[in-house]
Amino acid sequence: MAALDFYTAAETGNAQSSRPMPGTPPVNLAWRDIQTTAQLEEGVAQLQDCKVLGIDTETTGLDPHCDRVRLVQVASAHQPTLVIDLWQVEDWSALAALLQGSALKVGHTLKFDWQMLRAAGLPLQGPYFDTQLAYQVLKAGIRCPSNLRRVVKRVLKVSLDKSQQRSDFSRWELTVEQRQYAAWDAAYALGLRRRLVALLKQYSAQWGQARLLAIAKLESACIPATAWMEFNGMGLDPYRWQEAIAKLQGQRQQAFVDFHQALGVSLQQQISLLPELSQATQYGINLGSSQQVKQALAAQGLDLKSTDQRSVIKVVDRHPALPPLLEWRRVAKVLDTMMGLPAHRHQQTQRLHPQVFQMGARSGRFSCRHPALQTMPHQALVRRCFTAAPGHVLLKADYSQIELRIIAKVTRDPLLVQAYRRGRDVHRMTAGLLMDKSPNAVSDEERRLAKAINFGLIYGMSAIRLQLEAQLKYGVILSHRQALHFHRRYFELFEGVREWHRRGRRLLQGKRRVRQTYTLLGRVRRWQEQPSLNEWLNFPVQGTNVDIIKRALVKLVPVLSPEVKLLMVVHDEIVLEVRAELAETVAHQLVALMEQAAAPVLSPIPVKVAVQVGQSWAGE
DNA sequence: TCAGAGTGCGCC
DNA sequence: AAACGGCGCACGCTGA
Repeated sequence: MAALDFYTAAETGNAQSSRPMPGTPPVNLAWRDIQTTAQLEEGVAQLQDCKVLGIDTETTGLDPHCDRVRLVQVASAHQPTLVIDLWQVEDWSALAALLQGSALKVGHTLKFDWQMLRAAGLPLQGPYFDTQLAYQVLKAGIRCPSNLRRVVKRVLKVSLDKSQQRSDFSRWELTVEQRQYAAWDAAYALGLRRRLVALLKQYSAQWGQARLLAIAKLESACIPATAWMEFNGMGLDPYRWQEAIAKLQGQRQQAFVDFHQALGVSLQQQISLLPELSQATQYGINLGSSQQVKQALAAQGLDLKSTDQRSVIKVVDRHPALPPLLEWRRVAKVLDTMMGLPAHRHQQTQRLHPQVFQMGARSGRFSCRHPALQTMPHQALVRRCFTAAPGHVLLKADYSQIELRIIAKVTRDPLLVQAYRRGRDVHRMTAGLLMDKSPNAVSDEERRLAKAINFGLIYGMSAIRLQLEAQLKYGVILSHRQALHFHRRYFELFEGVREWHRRGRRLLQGKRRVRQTYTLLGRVRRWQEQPSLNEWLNFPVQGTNVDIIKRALVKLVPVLSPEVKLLMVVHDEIVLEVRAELAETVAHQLVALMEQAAAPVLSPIPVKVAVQVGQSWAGE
């Protein structure tokens, strides 16, 4: 195949669709094939002074543990994009040096290229600018597709041909179309960055509290953290898993039997008593079917609108079958979650490698799936199945009550601010104030109740929901009157929180439509329709938590290595796996950097980080 | 048979 | 029907 040099848009007949929008610098679509070491060295030499490089890769698949990089594309403002065929070029050292250089690396979904290049022995060095993350920061929680083509279309008003996207990059002879497609992706990332930076600045200038460019940079700096998390994965101990399954199955079976006994029907009588139910009833009522449960309870004179926890718990004393029902649901949920795990074990690493989305939630939080490690049940039986590799320990550090601290900062509530500045136990203090007793005299149950109150009422929870929540999550029984009393008293006492709610209510009821809110660092959440009060209250807090933990991750990046592995981020918690002899050092480092990340944001509210070390995620 | 909305619930 | 926000997952069920 002849070497193809300096293709331009005009020459390939695609000039019309790639015309840039007015006011945008044109995207440099020239490109050249790099097939030999000499060509690579010459091409790289011409990029030496470039401060900004567009980076993209084409690979044989999506799994950095199995698949291989075929092409590396490096775009720049004034040189043709290099389309480097790693299967042809023998000596990659010039490329390695370029990727290790200090130029800004621009790409769309750089997390993926970071992983593939690292696995290929060509690690990327920052700083980074990820055009997908930047676009998501700009969209600020308005959901829309963010793949390269859609973003190019939306931001640059250019239609890219996507026919080559899934073509086979593992065959020996690549077509011109494949290589041009590859080149243009890197080139368009550069074009996108220019336009996105302008848009991010423009938005921030228009809305005083927005700092979107800074947030986009923060997100981009987190890329190695996210990439490492997916790459490292989490260990699952098959024996402990088996033990847990057996135990949970026993518990579920017991609850099943208890439920049917409480209904007063033996399992053999089912068919005649409930003939209208499906044939599955010969094994009893399927407690996983809300329909069947509802019918069975109705047959006993208990009519429920819904059979979810909150509805059931309201009437839990009315029938002895209800506690076993709740127990069955609890255990079955955990069991289902656990049963799904082995399917996600990676063939080569034998570990769980969830997909991690850095801006997965509208608030900017991480989301994670396949499996959803962020939602693993907290009980030790489950968490102890997630274990460190031999000779290693798991290190888990979380911010103590960070959302309440953010609220103290945001609302300037005198009681909250004072309590935190004096290092008091805020839940204990709340309990004391609400129940007119000294903090020392507060019982465990009263403190748990105060916790429910602090976490619920602050975001606008109603008294009736507080009553349910206190029982459901904190095991505290509350009368309706008591719930109303605490609700009223809480807002009498915490005047800063009260004013915060009042301000929100006024703003949302005012003439001007409120469509967005801001975090302390200028992250934005937008809404199509005006948000509810609760949404308006929640985002600045949840979002500031995101700002803080991502600042911590940026500080953590230089610490990460094959010996210090980032495994998971669970909103206010960071989980590492480290060689046992490094545990103490790294634990101190981690706590220090988490504190440093939060302190300037929360000041004058102090920060507290708790760290645990153990063989498993249960911390034991 | 299969996609998809609905129900219910795990985490922070 | 919904009564605090943000997620993902597994299930039973429905309707084409």
